[in-house]
Formats: sequence, structure tokens, C-alpha cells
Amino acid sequence: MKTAEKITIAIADDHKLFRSGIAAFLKNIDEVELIYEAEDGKELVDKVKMQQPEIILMDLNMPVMNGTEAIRKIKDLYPDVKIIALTMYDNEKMITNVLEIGASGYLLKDVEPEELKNAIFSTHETGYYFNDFVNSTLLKQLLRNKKLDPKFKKSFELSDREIEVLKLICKELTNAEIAELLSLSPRTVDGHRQRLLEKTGAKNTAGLVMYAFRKGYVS
Amino acid sequence: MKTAEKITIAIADDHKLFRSGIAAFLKNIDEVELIYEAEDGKELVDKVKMQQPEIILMDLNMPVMNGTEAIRKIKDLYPDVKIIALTMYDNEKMITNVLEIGASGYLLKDVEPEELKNAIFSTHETGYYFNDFVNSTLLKQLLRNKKLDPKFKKSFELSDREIEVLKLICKELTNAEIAELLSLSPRTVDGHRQRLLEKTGAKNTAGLVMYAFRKGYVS
DNA sequence: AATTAATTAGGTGTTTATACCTGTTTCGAT
DNA sequence: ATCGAAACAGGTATAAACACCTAATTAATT
Repeated sequence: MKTAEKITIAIADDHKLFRSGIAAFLKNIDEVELIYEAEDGKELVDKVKMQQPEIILMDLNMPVMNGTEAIRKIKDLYPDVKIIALTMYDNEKMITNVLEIGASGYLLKDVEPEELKNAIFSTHETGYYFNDFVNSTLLKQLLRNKKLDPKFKKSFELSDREIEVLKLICKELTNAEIAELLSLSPRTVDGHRQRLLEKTGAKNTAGLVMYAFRKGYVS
Repeated sequence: MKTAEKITIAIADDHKLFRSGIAAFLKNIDEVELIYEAEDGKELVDKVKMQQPEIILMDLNMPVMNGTEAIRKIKDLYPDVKIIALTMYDNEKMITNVLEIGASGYLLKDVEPEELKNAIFSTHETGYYFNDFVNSTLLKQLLRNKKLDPKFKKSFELSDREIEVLKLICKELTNAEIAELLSLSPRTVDGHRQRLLEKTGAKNTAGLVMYAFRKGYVS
């Protein structure tokens, strides 16, 4: 029997203890091998450039470079690397967003270890892993949008500028203050804010901040 | 050599993998023994009633009963049980609040394992553990309040009603909607909102939601 | 008995956010 | 070359939030 057939895995999470929790669990699974860990998206991307694992377990809320950005970058460079997203929150838009940009699965951090194991094997064999809760979310989206086109629907994806404005809103700045900071007209910021409300489905500022938090734009 | 002298420890955290990360780490320390884990505050309180550990490692953000409530309850029933708070966020008010209600230490979840070990031993021997970052926070508070009276200062503690209103604000309700829901005058809700802004130091709704998030009132 | 804090609620006014409308420019994709 | 999306920006209007004021009632504390 060869040992060379092990599934190579990398972890990206800014919490060392959480990483070691996963590491300890993976050590008990003969078929997999943890090849490295990373503390943030940037470190992960650097390491992936050196060596590509087959599967990445990626926290979505990280400093320096958050999970979604890291997924984009890695899938762009190495489309074959499978990525399983890990997050604290079961946000509907986040699920579709992350899957759309190329993640193979979406798990909550309070996942049962056994399910994590299933997710790894399923992703390795079939290329994806959708649990019931992700399936039901996708179904909901499907029913809502009728057509969920080939590349999914990405009307809810925030632009860079919108994200920038959103972050400043979370920092308690008013439109006028944001406008000055970014050298824009207050009317423009207002426009960005309108689109943020539309895209996120939030009703007001409170909703925007909640969204930003769950998305990991702020922490 | 006896093994009976081990420091008994309990963990409360809703993330199984994070718990097992800590558990794996504790296993490597001869002087401590993990006697049980809990998924939320309620489960922890129930278990503590059966058997009291010497030290509890407590996540502050948990469903069912959050960490601060659990600390209150446990310190009320068993003042000798030492509690080290674990959290994702380094919120100033949260630190003073948690220490005030009886926690022995405050650590961020991205703590180095070595520091966690120090915290456990220090707490066991001296009754508390303050790292630099907590110390500087307390110092700031001290300078700000001049007198940090025996029971600390609790002017920033939110009342039950205020917390109730805060949660509804996070649910994107307007003052008018909150008023109707709670059968109050919109003016009253406005008053609560004002005091929330004062106590939390937030400048606007966005700040209130951020505060609620970091405090663990919403997730 | 007196003080304090919490909860309730009113008045008044300003600032900010939200909801519509309109338009231009730029850029990349079909 | 046309299309659509993103960023930009103006107008106008209403709704909501924010600021600062006062004050009655109740419960708990000293």
C-alpha cells in the first residue's frame, strides 16, 4: 500500500486553536494529509503558489485578505484546487456568493467533525459537497429567480466601491463624511448607499451593518 | 507522584472544532484535566451544578445563553470557580463589563496556545490573568473615570429594556415599529435609543449595531 | 425618608437617511 | 459598434434618526 495517495489539504483560519482543532481531527483520518496552514488570505495565496493542495478549508472571515477574495484569487490561478468555505454564519447571500466564485462547499464552523470528513471526501471525489442546508438555500434562490443562469446570478455581488462605502458606513461615518473622505459628491455616496440597500436586501443602515458583519467585511 | 492534583477545567463554546482544538492542546499539559465541555451557556450552568471545575474557559458569544449571562449565573452560585473569557473581539467596554461581573481573565480567540497556558496557571495560582492588552484597557478606563470604584463603574451597563430595543434595532425595525411591538410610545423608544447612544459611545445606528455584534447581543 | 436608576412619555428642531427621478462617462464584453 | 454595468452626480421629497429639553412613576438602595 502506498501512502502517496493521501488527499492533500491546507487550512486557512486566523484562529490558531481552531486550526489545531481541525488539524488534530485530520490527523485521525488516514486518507488525508494536512500539508500546511495559513493565518490569513494573503499567507494562503503565497503558500498555494508554492504548492497546491487538493482541498483548502477556508475561513471566510480573516484579516488582511478575507476568504472570498482569497477564493477568487486562488480559483483564478489554480481552478483545480477545491475550496470548502467555513464560516460562522448561515447567510443566504453569502452562500450563493461563495459558491458562485468557485467554492466547492459551504460549512458552518459548528459542523460535526463527521460531516467535515464527508465534505472532504465528497469534494475530492465529486468536486463538490452540498449539505441539506446549502441545498435548501439554493432551492430558495432558484424558486425566487426562476432562471439561475449558468454562472449563477450575481446581481447581488458588491462592487469594490460599494464595499468601500459599506465599510465606512460601519465606521459610523455619514454620507457627507464619506464623500469628503473619498473626494466624491455626497450624492454619489447616496447612490452607492441605495445600491447597497438593494443588493443586500437590507432595509436600513442597521441592516447594512449586519450584512457587513456576517459577510466579514468588518469585524 | 499523584495525579489527583490536576487543575480541573471545563470549556463552553458552541464550535465543536474550536473546543477540540483547545481539548487537544490541554491534553498535552500534564497539570490540567479537562473534565467536560458545553455547547452553550445553559448546558454549562447545568453541568457546573453537578460538578464544579476550578477553571472555565468560556466563549462569550453563544446561542441559548450567552457568555456574560452564564458568568453571572455561575459566579452567583459558585464564586470560587474561576472563569476565563474567550472572545473574537477586543471590545473595550466588553472587557470591563466581563471583568466586572466576575471573570478572571479575558483572552482573544486567536490567542497563542502558550498564552492560554499561562492564563490558566496564573488564574489558578493568583486568581486572575491580565495580559498587556487588558491592562492597557483598564488603565484607559481608569484615567477616564478618575475613580474606578470598588465595584468598577457600571454606568455603561445596558438595562434589559435597552438591550431589548437594541436587538430590535438590529432587526432593522424603526423606532415606530419597535414602539408598536412593545406597546410603547415612539417617544419612549427614542429615549431608549438616546441612552443607548450615550452608553455605548456610538455615533449612530451603524455604531449601535456594531456594538451589539461585538457584545454578542446579536449574531 | 431620601436618593438613585429605570421606564415611561411629551415638545421642538436639525440632520441624516431613504426613495424616487434624471443624466453623463468609462470600461469591458458580445 | 452596441450593450450593460459601474461610478459618478444633480434634483426633490418624505421618513427616520439624532439632539436637547422636561417630567411623572416605580422600584430598589441607603
